[in-house]
Amino acid sequence: MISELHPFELSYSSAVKLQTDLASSIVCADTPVEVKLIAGIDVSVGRQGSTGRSAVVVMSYPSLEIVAESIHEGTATMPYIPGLLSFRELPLILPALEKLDVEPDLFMVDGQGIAHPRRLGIASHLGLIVGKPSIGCAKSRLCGEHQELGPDIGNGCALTDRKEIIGRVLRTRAGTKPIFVSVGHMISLETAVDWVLKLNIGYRLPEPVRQAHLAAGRKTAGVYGNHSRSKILER
DNA sequence: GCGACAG
DNA sequence: ATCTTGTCGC
Repeated sequence: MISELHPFELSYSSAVKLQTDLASSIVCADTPVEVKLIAGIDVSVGRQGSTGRSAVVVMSYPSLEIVAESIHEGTATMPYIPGLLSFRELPLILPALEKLDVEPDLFMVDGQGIAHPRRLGIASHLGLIVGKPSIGCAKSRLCGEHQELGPDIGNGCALTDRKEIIGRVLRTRAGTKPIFVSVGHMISLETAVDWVLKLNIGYRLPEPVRQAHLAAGRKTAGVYGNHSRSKILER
């Protein structure tokens, strides 16, 4: 699934150059595909050490059942540098994708797609590597400007940068900050937004991404979260 | 030079 | 992102 890649441990200038290079290959239009399996991807990295955990959770559509899950724990080599997130997190994500026993039709990543200074956020970078449609679902803004948006679910407004519409600021839950949806690869912004809304089951993040977020943060494999476990130990 | 800055 | 318990609001 993942063939020859470029290195991820690069200097700031080399990484930036690579991004500009790769960005020219991004396809911002729909690719005819029947979507039956959707992957949500997220990474959590400890503050102290640099040990991190990536999680890929695959859900069926439209039944929205978890059909596969892959976790990978490793060390984050690169530091977090705004604009270079993919160089820090993809090395942790790719091993998890390799272990996956199913082939998702669509990837949703916790981070920006083309709503990025060089139009290559982590969702786009990942889409290029796997050669599949991808969507960026970020919880905050990296670049671009936007107006205020309505209070209801589905309300949104354009995210613009350098006279270009690079994404959509979308309200996915009342009374909560909106999320930033952008094209990752091989999909249109309209379709990306449609998917985010179709996968919204009442939480701020679309379900596959929310599940991946939970899986990446879960300290121990199993059904217990940190809350319920601590309660059990108190007894 | 100053402020902004995904996770 | 992470450090962290209870608590206020849709």
